[in-house]
Amino acid sequence: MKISDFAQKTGVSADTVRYYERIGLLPRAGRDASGHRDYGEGDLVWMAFLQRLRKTGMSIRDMTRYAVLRDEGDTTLQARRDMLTAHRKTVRDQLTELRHSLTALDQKIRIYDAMIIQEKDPQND
Amino acid sequence: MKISDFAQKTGVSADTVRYYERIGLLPRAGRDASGHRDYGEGDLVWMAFLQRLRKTGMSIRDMTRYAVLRDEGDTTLQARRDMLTAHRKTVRDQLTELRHSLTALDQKIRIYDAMIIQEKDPQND
DNA sequence: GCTTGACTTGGAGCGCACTCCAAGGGGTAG
DNA sequence: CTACCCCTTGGAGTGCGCTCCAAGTCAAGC
Repeated sequence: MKISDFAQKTGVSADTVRYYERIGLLPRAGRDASGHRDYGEGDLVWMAFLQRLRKTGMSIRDMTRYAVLRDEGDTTLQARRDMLTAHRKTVRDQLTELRHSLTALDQKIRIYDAMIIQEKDPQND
Repeated sequence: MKISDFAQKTGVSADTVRYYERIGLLPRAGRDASGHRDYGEGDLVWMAFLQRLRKTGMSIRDMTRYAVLRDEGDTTLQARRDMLTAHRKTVRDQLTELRHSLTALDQKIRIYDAMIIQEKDPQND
């Protein structure tokens, strides 16, 4: 599939796809007869995984490290698993933090609702 | 309290505190006899709230809008509550997304564990 | 009186993650 | 043959959220 299709299917711009290739997140794509990039299903799977890492707050720099390990093959299985378990901890921490914040927000909105009925202003927040 | 104490208590740099004042997130701080900023408890509470908004992904731009509304007083209570309820939705969405990703990560790590025992490479991720 | 250190201001610089641009090429429709 | 559109490359530009810097002020300690 062409880069435009790949971009559309993964929800990013063609520029971003080329950018990801340039920095080593995506392997250099195969080319068709006229030199255009050609993507397959495997690329979609890999890209989906990359997007999962991004959305969960992994930096491009760390993703590149992971991609390099992947390129190196079987000998890096443990290193990759270690990266993922470390990352999973950050995701768990984000979840904890976010749940905390959600509770705080709920509370604050309740205060606002009460203030709106009372026509008063909350203090310092 | 001095800016250094305020910064230390809130876990940011003094530069960031001044930056937040410059862009209107923090109100212009009162000054002591020698022109140095002087912070009170109310500032700590407000700053803690700002940090909560930041950590939950609100942009500085939107936080500034909220801060402006707050400066305008009681007439903006509804507008502020509306901002917070809209933001709460984004937090809920983040939570959903993050839980999803955590499950996916767990799954992937299990696959890695199995591969490491088998000395095989997972495909495309 | 002099040094030290924390503060002040305005403005420049930085790292990140894209995003856009210019110049050129290839394949297809009319 | 020409127009059009999507592709290519290398490189420049952008917005965000800080972070750092230079030059100057002020109070306290020696």
